[in-house]
Amino acid sequence: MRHWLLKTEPSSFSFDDLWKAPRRTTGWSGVRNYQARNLIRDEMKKGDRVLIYHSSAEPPAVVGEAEVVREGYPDPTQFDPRDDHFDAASPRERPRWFQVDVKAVRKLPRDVPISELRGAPELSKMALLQRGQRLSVQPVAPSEYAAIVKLAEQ
DNA sequence: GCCAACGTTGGC
DNA sequence: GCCAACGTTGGC
Repeated sequence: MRHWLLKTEPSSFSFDDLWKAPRRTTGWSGVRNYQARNLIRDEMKKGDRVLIYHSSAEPPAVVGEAEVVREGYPDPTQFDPRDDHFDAASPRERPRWFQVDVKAVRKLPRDVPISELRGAPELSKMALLQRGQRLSVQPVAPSEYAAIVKLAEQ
């Protein structure tokens, strides 16, 4: 089982939105970066654990846990001309963008803000904390995942 | 294939 | 709102 971090801007889709969704599950649509796409399409597996991170929030923070409940399949929003993530250049027979289904597991007992992540020595190698790192889908080491959950439980 | 211009991300 | 860093686009 692998571990991941998914970024979302809570002003457009928050962990609470995921929690309130039918079966607490949603298709993680709208990812339009090839590196992230490859992770979604090829690497994320059913049962993998996911940290949900609120970016462009005050403060930016890890706020919840989720799990992958369906592996990569074509993101339907790429074919919807009315959707913000419509991609006219993506052929239906060979879709460019993929999504997984993610199910909320629990809201963390306490949000862990990025300032606190930066202060934890065991997290110093986390992709999220590296300068210029913008990837919205990131692998997380099991030890990092555990350290963040521990911080949230303090 | 290079690379300048442009657009986006996202913390601060 | 600023702006550094990065990804994408498109002319050549």
